[in-house]
Amino acid sequence: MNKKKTDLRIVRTKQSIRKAFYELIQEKGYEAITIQDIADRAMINRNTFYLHYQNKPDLLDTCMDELLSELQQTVVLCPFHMNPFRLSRLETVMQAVLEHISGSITLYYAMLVEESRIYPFRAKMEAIIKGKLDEGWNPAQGDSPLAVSKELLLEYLVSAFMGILIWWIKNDRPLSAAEVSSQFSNIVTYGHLRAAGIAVEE
Amino acid sequence: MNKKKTDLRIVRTKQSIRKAFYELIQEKGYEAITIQDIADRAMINRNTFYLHYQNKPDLLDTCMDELLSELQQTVVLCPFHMNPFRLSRLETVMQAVLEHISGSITLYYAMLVEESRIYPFRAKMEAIIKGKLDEGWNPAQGDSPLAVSKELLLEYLVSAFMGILIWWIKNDRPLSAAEVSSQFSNIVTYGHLRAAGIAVEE
DNA sequence: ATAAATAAACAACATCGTGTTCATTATTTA
DNA sequence: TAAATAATGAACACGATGTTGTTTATTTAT
Repeated sequence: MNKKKTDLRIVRTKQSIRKAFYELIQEKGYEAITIQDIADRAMINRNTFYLHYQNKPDLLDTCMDELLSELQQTVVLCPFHMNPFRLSRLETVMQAVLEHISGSITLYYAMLVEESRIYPFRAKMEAIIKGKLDEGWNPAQGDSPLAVSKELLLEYLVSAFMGILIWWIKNDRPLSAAEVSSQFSNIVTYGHLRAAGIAVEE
Repeated sequence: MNKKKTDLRIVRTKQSIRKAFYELIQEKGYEAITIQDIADRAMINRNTFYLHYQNKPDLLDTCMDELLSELQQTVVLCPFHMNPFRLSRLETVMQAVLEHISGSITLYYAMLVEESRIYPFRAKMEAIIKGKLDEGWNPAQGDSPLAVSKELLLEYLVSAFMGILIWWIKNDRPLSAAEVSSQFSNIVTYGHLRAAGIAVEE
């Protein structure tokens, strides 16, 4: 029952390090940041940095986890029971994600667009989305001539999902979250031809 | 009409640098490579490297362009006139790409999977695919209720395309190029529900 | 074949960022 | 108020980068 009393100094220092780091990522990109940059911005000694993080990648990992756990929360809260492959459900998730991202848009921009050297971030996001889409999966009943593997389909959906998302960020959100989500759903569900308004012969 | 006689030494040196670089990328990943590594492997003086390339990113750029111009060739040769959104055409392109990649699979693996810090590569590949898909585009006639923006649809297709492609590489090509391409086409064209064998109500 | 041109090698150097060590100072907790 | 410990500051070794000369080897042109 001993509440771990973390030294206030530690909390303060860690906070200012992360704050500085987030700012710098958005300003100059991850690669260009030096530990000294972070120390300067956080107004601490460079040495102090090493008291709390192993190195730059370590800090990045921690920050990514922090950021993504918020996204995870957002996604978890989405109503998405039963069959997740129905139109409205997919649409709901995408919309929730897009709106959440809007809250930290420049940071997500830096993480996903500008500096995609920050590879693990995209991968981790995909894992989150994938986990959601995987809920309540129902395999094809019987053998449809078109039946595809579950893995491939999941990958397909997640990739398209992330692609649209990044496109949306990159282009400064040209459509509303609702519009994007709706169009995405339409293509996914009805196929690209019908979605584009082209008649499709059976 | 003066054939530029490039000094043989230059050709030799450049070749061995690139060869060394390709090998090292596959062995330890781009980030971990030092100029000295390249010089050692290419059996040249470290200084000589700087006689031909500015720095590591410069070398990477050159090599990427080299590699991607081959891909470009492959894609250009694909029969893909008229409306590119018909099933078989899309399938054809994907299959051609997958087969081409198979020829340098470990290198593509390093470029796209292992070390996705090499961001521009994926982006450039996407641009190539996108360019191909963009050929002979016909916008929706009339206003279908589902009509989506061309840009969004292109982004959707390219993202799903690249996602499947990377998935395929990452998982050590679990299906044949033909099977993957066919399944991809089915999902794209008929929507994920019907492709997965789930009845879709209109 | 030989001389001029130039690529490559070799050594040296300044620069920068990293990560560590250690003694000292400041702050917090008990 | 004392003990614990976080933060500072200086110093250091290390490794990689990119540059500058000088010397050697190879190639091209005469």
